[in-house]
Amino acid sequence: MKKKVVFMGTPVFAAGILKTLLTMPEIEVIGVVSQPDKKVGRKQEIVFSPVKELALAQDLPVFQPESIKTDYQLLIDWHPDLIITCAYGQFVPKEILYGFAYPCLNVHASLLPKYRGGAPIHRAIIQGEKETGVTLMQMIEKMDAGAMYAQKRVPIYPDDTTEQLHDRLMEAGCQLLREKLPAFLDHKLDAKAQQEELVTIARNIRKEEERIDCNRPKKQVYDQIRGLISWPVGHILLEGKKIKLWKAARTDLDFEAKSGSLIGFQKRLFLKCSDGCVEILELQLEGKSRCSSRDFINGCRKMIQWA
RNA sequence: CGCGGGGUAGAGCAGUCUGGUAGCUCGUCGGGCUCAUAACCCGGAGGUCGUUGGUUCAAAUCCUUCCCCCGCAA
Repeated sequence: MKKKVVFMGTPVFAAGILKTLLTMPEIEVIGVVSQPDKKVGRKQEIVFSPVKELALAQDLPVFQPESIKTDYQLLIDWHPDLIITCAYGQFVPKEILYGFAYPCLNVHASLLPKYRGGAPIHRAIIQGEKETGVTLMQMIEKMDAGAMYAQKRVPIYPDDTTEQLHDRLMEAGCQLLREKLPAFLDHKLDAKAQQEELVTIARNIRKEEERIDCNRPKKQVYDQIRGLISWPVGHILLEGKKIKLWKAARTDLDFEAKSGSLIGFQKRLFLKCSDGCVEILELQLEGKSRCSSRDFINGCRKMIQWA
């Protein structure tokens, strides 16, 4: 008999997980909970979360409480056998965490107990990690602190962006569910407590962290740049103007210049750091569209130093 | 009416304040130089200056209508 599942999630990552759940014969997704619709952009257009979009396409009922903390009766009335969550975005009350036949199952994009929190993928790259992964775990009241059922390791390549790693982690999360969910439903998965002394927190990226600090070594600068691609995108400040850095590359070339300056050399563009340079391939001046370094050199040559 | 920047040749920009010959860096095409080139030299093509109406002898430039793009804030 299929287990009845309510899925709670919001962003693209969660939608990927939901998509996999929909294909699994052991379960039936009977409802979806997602964050309320948001007004977004200059025109304040209403945007549905990726999870809601998918749910609507599948004709699944969608519940979007402003605050699940108090507004959860509808979910209980659905009478699920278990809840599966992934990047939902709100703290879930005890009544839901412990109210059903199974523990609340969560998919988290890190090798817990490292990188608990809202930005585990960004943080792993920015910290220069060579490996991360996904964890299947019990959701409890404390953020990402529940006991773990299973993990899958995923390598981080030297030039990975958050966008690329995100997609691989999402796929790994789906594989992990396909491999382990049946055993979980049969109560054959052991839960292993997280080692508290190894816990690190991956809090959301703050505004000021989007400014690239060029006074640091090029390795760290590069990690920060790629860790912010393709959202929220890092930037430098030049002549009082924000310049977003959309695509960069490692380089051994170096030039005499002040940290943070843009250097033009043979139709290529470089960002000076404390111990060398990072090559810039695509960038965007505030108020302008994103463009290649070639276009930037052609148009904005006054902002560039020549080597 | 949230704040701000912008729409000029295939690309990225300057020129607009102070109205008067369409400019820069690239690309492209042709030619030259070189062992060679993301190098250099010579030459050419390519633009209703986003759109509507107005002011003027004259509008990319001043006033006006609408459309579109982008940054910030949410």
